[in-house]
Amino acid sequence: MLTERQSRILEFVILDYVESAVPAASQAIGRKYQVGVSPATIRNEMAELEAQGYLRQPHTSAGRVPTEQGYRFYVGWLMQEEELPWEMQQTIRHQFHQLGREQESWVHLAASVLAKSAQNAAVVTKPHSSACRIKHLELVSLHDHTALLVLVLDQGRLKQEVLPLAEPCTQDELSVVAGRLNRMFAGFTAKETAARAELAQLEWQVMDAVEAIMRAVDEGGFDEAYLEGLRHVLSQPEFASSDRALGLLELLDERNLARTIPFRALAGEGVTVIIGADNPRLAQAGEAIRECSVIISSYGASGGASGALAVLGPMRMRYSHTISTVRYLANLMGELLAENYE
Amino acid sequence: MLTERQSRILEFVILDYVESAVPAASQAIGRKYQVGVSPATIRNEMAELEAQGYLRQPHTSAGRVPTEQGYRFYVGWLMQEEELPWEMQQTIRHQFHQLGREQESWVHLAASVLAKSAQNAAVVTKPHSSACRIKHLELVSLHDHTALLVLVLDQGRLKQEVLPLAEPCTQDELSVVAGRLNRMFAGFTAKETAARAELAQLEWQVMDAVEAIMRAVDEGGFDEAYLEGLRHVLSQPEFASSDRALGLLELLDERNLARTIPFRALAGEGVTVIIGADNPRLAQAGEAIRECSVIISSYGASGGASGALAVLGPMRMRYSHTISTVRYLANLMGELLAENYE
DNA sequence: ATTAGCACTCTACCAGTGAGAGTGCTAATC
DNA sequence: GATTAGCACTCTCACTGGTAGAGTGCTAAT
Repeated sequence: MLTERQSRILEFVILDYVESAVPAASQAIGRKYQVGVSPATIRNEMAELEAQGYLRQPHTSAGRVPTEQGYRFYVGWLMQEEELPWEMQQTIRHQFHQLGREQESWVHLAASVLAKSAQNAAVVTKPHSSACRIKHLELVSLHDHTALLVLVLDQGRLKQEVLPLAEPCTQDELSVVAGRLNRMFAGFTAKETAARAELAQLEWQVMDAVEAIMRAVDEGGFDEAYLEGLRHVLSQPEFASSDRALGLLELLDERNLARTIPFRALAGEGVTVIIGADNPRLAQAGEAIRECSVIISSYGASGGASGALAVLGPMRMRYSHTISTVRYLANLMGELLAENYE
Repeated sequence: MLTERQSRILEFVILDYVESAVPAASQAIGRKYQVGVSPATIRNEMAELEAQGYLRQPHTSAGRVPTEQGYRFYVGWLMQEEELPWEMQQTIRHQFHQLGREQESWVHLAASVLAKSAQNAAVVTKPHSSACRIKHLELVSLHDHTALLVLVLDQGRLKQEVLPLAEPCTQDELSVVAGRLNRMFAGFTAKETAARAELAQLEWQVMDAVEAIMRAVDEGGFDEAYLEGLRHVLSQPEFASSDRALGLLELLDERNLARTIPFRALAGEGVTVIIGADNPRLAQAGEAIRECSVIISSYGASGGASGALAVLGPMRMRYSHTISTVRYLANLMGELLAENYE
């Protein structure tokens, strides 16, 4: 157990180290914060904190650096979450309202805002509902033997695919087919489209494509994630040596993104903080990455569409500020989603 | 002017340096390639090449490194372009055909293939036609006061926007409106939609949105570019020091991408090679970036939609291989575009 | 329980050194 | 006149001590 004073000193060490990236020395802590005791006493307490695993020394005659356990205790017990300043909130809200209403652009903006505010890498996924439904489909003639299938799903998602046609078709013929299919299948999920006894050959082909697209959407969901602000992370002193930087880069490359950030592990509401080797995926990866933390939250309705927001940075990050930014953005995205797509 | 032998030696130096990233020494060149003269003679020729500006020495007692001028001469006169190996071509083609027919996925795949083959960063833009035309539009009711506008443009591009409605509308009413607008405006460019004398209020509102979207597409085109393979560039020894790496990262961050790669400077057909400070944009930027080259090509029909492919890497790159990969992919993308979107 | 004082340790930085790589020059050779 | 062997010269790189400074741990005094 930690005494009151030990907790305070731990907090000071973390605050100091997060800011300066240099091991915190007893004297500096004493001068900078109002501890009310001499450096020698602080040293004794630090030695105790080290014995209990909250701090460690990079080498014998250096200051102290927080351990994973230290950060966890801080985030769990010491840190007080600040709310995002009012003007900041307004600025962000304003940016979203100025934007068009395409989901894609929201996701981009969210990533950009998050990266800038947290000064770290941000990852945002598109919203994703577990079993999507057909809202509307449309067939557009491109030329004689080719049609464009446009599929509108719930939550305003849009998919397209080019269909080669066995027989030449006019736009009018295609419109008739689309109308018929709309009446039959509106509101259906991928599974439900399987029942299609009395369909003509062309209609059958269209529904095959529709089903394939919907299945892909249902399964893929989280794979489409946007990353921004890598440069912030890589400019941290933790990644000054280029092999570490490369390790991180590889982990975050397009394909690996969704595997690195454990979107699926999200437990419902609220913000989850994953510190260092907590992350099962990170633990397996190169050592360089173990020094990272991830702040992650889902957004959107639990019933309807939902996505995820995450910030990835070195373990030495401004947890309080980052957490409140993630929380605010998650709420905002949820609101926007509800407003615009019911 | 360069003698025959000097040209050969220049080529050897470049080949050696591109491969090893270490300044080329006279003895090593003599041993590795069949020059047929002694190291001393090679040294003399190298001194001459240096005097003429094709080579330089990092320091007095080091081997030679090609200058920008050296690379340019090589690319322009010495290099013989190899064709991409047959199996490679087939592998790539196969990957494209296995894919769905969404443009977006093509662009991603092209970037991925390019990055991997060139072992450098690849940038690919979506196809873009200078004045897009309305192919079809559709209105989908989301709920009472909200409709989703789906706009199909030529070349199979798809745009969406949520419209708030002044009056509640049913899907049927919206379909009527959409049908009317389709008959009136199909095939129109953004400019041509301005003539809309006898439209109802709702129709007017829809066309306002349509026009805005089309203008955005017409202007924005090249801004949507995908980047992949950054890690390859950053793992080159040129970027071992992390400040250089950061400089590059900043230049390639989402927003700057289109400004860094001079897509617009493309002169019609063929592959353009921009070496070092040739690039007006790069020349302005941090010095680290001046050591980069860009291989770039447009793809697609000159009349219809076209996009661009680019590879960015250190000046020390395998020009021959990279150029042929870019050329092949540009042709392939053009073919695919023509096949699927007329 | 706290603190002043001091010896101790470790890093970061600097200068110096020697080996090795590669050149430029000179004089000899083809 | 072009080529080449030989050699002195230069510069980097890696390693070695040596020193200053920061910060600790311990002991003894308060």
